[in-house]
Amino acid sequence: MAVVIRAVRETDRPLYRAPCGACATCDVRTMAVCAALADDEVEALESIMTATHLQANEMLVQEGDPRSKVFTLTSGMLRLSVGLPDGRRQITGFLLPGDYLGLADDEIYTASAEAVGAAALCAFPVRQMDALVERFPKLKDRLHRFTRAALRQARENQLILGRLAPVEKLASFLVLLSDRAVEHRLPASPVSLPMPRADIADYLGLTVETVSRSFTKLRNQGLVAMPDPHSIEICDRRALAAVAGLPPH
Amino acid sequence: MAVVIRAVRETDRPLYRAPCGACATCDVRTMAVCAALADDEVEALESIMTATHLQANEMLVQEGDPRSKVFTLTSGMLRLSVGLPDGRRQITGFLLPGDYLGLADDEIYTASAEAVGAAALCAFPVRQMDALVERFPKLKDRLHRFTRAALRQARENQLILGRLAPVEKLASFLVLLSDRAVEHRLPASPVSLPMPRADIADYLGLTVETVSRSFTKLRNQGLVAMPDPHSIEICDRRALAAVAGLPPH
DNA sequence: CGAGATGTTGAATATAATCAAACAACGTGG
DNA sequence: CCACGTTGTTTGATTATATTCAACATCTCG
Repeated sequence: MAVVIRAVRETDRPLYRAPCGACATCDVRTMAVCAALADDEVEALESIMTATHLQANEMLVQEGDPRSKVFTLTSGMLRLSVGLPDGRRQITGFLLPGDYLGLADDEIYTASAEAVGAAALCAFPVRQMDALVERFPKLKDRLHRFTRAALRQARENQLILGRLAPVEKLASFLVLLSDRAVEHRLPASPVSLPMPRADIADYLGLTVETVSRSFTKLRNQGLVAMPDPHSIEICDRRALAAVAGLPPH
Repeated sequence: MAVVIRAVRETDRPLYRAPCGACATCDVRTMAVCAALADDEVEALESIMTATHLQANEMLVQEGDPRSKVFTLTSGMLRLSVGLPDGRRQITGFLLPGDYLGLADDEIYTASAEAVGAAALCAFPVRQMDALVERFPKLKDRLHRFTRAALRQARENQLILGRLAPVEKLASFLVLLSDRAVEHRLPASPVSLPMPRADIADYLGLTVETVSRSFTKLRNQGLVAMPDPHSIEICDRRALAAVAGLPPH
């Protein structure tokens, strides 16, 4: 009988545990904000966390809505975007597993977030998260560090949007994604592009046609190969970085 | 005699006091990061502070240099910029009195900062500043708040750079400067443009010629008047905001 | 298998960059 | 004080290039 009781408890817990198991065994445990906490401290985070799943193109938060929750993405990809009244859209960034959603905002979300494909994340009510942040200074420091990194990235993006030609923009995007893949212990090539061309266009300030033509140019120059539109092999990473106008790194 | 001694002390102090007098009487006391501290607490900040002055176009920090100091601008204007190897430049923002320089960076400066005209600022060694930030949690919180605001601004800039037409870019720039002037208790119009056209171009991702032509268009549409190139009267703020593709606010 | 969504390519058009020149403002030195 | 060169701004003509409009190809999925 005791065994049965234990089993019930086990099956109840998944409602409030991380998508890939408890935080302790989570894929992004070492890179997300929760890495600031020791294993016994994450339990506090876990206790206010709700695991959430999104379908492709499902909207998670909408620009202008009150900021009621913050999130850590555990799998999949999110696009962050801001829009104009006439429908024009700028994607300000793509979130990968381990990234935090809610760094920039105070009272209301200033950007929308949608899932590119299926995605999973941990949701935290802001009030309870704020309390935890006060309780664990390391957590606050790590959030601040993430915010600074996001600010540097946003400024880098200003350079890309304001001063790079279309092929240069695309090259810099591919190098960025490749570098991020490496941070996630994935191969630098081929790089996976789960988002449609329209998203890349709205991220780089171009039209879909120009994005497509820029891919073709990079392919014709032998810098990349495209087994399919959503998978890009980087043939010459150094030359690609040079096209992007970036130091070889 | 006592009078003479007091006079000597008075003339010695300026070496280590804020440009406009002690912190307690500083112009930006209420808006800069130091507003987080009570009057008796700012003394700690004052004690590690060095007043600095810059001439027009003098470089304060250079992209890539080790981040040894952080600053609060007390008068004048700074331009923040990032550059490409071939000389192309993107200005990521203009700093006004009360703004903090050093929000985004960790070990090294990721952007250069130069004075637009003559400028004055408070300089703080990072090591000592870090210690004060730990000592005064309110100071850390205010810095974090500033960083979040800078991130929101940088994302707004991505929209402007990626999706607005030249006249729209310029209109949004003028509205931004006007709003910031109001925050500084200055009139919303005329707005002062101390920077050259080349800076505006590098901020908006345009050429100087296109900036100039866009000014002419706004003038011909009766939205602004230009008594001289560095002073812009906003004739129809609502229409200007509409051109910028922004909500009327 | 067909229909819609997504991606690529082609031709045209619009538009910002480039090249060039005129003009104004300013400080310097004769 | 004025001529002069310098710098910054504006305007004009031309060119390069990304967008637009259009067609076609490819892929997905009922």
